[in-house]
Amino acid sequence: MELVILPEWFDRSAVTIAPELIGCTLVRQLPDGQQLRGIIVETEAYQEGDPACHAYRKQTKRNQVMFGDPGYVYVYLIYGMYHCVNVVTDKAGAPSAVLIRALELDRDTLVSIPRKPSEKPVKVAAGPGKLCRAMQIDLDLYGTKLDLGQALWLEHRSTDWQHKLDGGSIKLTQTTRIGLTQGVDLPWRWYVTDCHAVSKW
DNA sequence: GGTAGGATTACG
DNA sequence: GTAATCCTACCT
Repeated sequence: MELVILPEWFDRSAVTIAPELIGCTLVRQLPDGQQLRGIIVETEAYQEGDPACHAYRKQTKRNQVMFGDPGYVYVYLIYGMYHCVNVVTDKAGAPSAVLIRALELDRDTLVSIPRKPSEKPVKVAAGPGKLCRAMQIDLDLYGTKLDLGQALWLEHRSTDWQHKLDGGSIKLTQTTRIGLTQGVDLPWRWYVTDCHAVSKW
């Protein structure tokens, strides 16, 4: 299998893809060529018929990328100060996305990220806002294609990680989503069980 | 044209 | 508990 995840892989429902993205690697390539890498440990799915989905009502300038082809980046500003990054899923006309909520940062990436001395390294990318700050993701990446050589792309699970999942030493937990006022009962959040890098419990 | 509130986080 | 901070949706 190709290492880099191709756009066609995202042409499925968000609820199918969200748990499959756990264990995959998010790669951020900066303009200077430096790469920041982290393994996804927490995701949430948002799709049609879901009142919490930003595309639930109608197409707007903000959510329009969700209405388009899969495999593109949906970034939005929340609470005026934080960014959240999503992967657009499913075919054009079926607006949906997977929110990436937490990463286990690659060791080299970790040392390259500026942070307060008091801040525990593992908490740097725990939470969608902090994750975007650590990976330097902002609205400039809105509508970017997820592909090798772009600002952002995804890579499949390593065989080692997959074996750990198959063998039961890594487990996934499925539960309800966080921070919502609508659609609170939909169990569309997944994370690595007992992972210390997951945002909230 | 005005405004309430949000897929968050940090700090008291 | 609540401030920070801004874009969007949803009024009028």
